[in-house]
Amino acid sequence: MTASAVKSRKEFGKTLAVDITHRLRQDIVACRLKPGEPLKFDALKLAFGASFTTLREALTSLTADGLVIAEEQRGFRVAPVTSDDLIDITQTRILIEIELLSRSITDGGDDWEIAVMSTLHRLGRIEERLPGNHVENPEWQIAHRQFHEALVSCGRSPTLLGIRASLFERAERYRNLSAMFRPQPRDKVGEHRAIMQAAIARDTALATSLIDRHIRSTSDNVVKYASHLLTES
Amino acid sequence: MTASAVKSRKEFGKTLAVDITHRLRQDIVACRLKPGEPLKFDALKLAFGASFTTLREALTSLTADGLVIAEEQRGFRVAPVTSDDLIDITQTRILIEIELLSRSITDGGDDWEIAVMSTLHRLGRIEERLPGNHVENPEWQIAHRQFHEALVSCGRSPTLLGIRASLFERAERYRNLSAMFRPQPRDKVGEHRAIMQAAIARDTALATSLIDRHIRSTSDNVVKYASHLLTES
DNA sequence: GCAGAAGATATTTTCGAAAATATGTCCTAT
DNA sequence: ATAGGACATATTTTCGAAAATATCTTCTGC
Repeated sequence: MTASAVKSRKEFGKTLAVDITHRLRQDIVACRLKPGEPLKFDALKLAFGASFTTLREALTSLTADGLVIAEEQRGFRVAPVTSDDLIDITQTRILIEIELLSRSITDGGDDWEIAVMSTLHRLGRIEERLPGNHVENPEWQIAHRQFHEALVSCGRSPTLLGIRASLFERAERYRNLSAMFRPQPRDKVGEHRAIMQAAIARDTALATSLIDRHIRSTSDNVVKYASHLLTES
Repeated sequence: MTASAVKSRKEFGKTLAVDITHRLRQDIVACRLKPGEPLKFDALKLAFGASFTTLREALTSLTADGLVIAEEQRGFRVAPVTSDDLIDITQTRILIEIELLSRSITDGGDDWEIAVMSTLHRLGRIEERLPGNHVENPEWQIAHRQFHEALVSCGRSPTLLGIRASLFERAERYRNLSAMFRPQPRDKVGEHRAIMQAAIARDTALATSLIDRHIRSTSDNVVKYASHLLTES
């Protein structure tokens, strides 16, 4: 149990339970809490400084996100990472991301174009500043997430956007897993710019095909460099 | 607060919290707990015979399903029903249901065909037995859900199937809302049979187009007969 | 009469202890 | 030696009280 130490209380939400949910989520996505690891209450209490009940509520939330598995009467554990799960997430993401990107290309106005361009610009600046493997850097991760969020932000459906966000997080955990073992980062800069250009040019067919390849190749990379960490199949 | 009374403990799950989650879910979907209604702990304690903590865990679960809204520091309430939400759910369902049905038509074998036919047959028998408005009948609802589940059961993606199930429930709440005011049930029998036949005939284009219309017309029916209950817009 | 503070009440949120359940250990009978 | 049972330990799950926060009521000063 090498969770994030007890930090300043209530960083994220108004209630402690929401706060701890976020911190636990980050620890799981960053793989500080390892896939499959049992989440015992005694240890969590020590690490997060909260009571059984509050921790239970946080774990229940994360179960809904697919990051934690609850086994009734036998406690909780971090969701394992498997090939099947990675394939499932990847295919589902492609379906939903394409739908939302198409809608955004149709409906997005000036503000959308500006958001897409500026988030990509920020991402580029961060990549210049950080040499080598920036994928593990939290600043890069936030900027990366914000770029992809901007792309689909005019998808209009709160439900679909919520699902997308949840899947993005689950995928990010796999990315973090492979980042530990990847020798050199591939040219994501170019990929991102191409997607941006196709989107701004309102070329739906090209943009969606690029997003498809982008998501797929990210997943392939995980299989390539972290397959030894995936249990089952 | 006219929730289901204190029933036999642990009907659904091993733990009390899971059990209460299911019972609360049913009460919300059936509109025994009204949209927008505040869910106060004192009242819930009385109705379900559980403690603060256990109820809190149940409500947290349902928040993830979109059936309950949590307002930090100000408690929980049943998710309101709105036009925008209905449209959102409907469009998202169409996207996902079409994808899963297509996959099932491609991948489904003998077992799938048998499941589709037999669940439809059961649904028909129930409709014969129950004259008039059977939509509110729990037996019909279960059979109806099982038919639609059978149709998409070979979609292969646990994630997508989980999302689908959650959306189906949210939609069912709207159906129950309009059922209270609908004079006569429309010919769902014929619609369901047509979908079944197209699916078994492996006619993906026809089957998906029928499902699209089926979901859309269900939603239109809600707007037609229950629009006065939808807040906003 | 009314805005705003101050106090009283209602409600949610959090805690640690107690109950329920699972897991591990040791002993016995075959 | 080993399967099975009984006891002991570890862990989860549930509870009701206490703390924290919000909401309502009353009072004061203008």
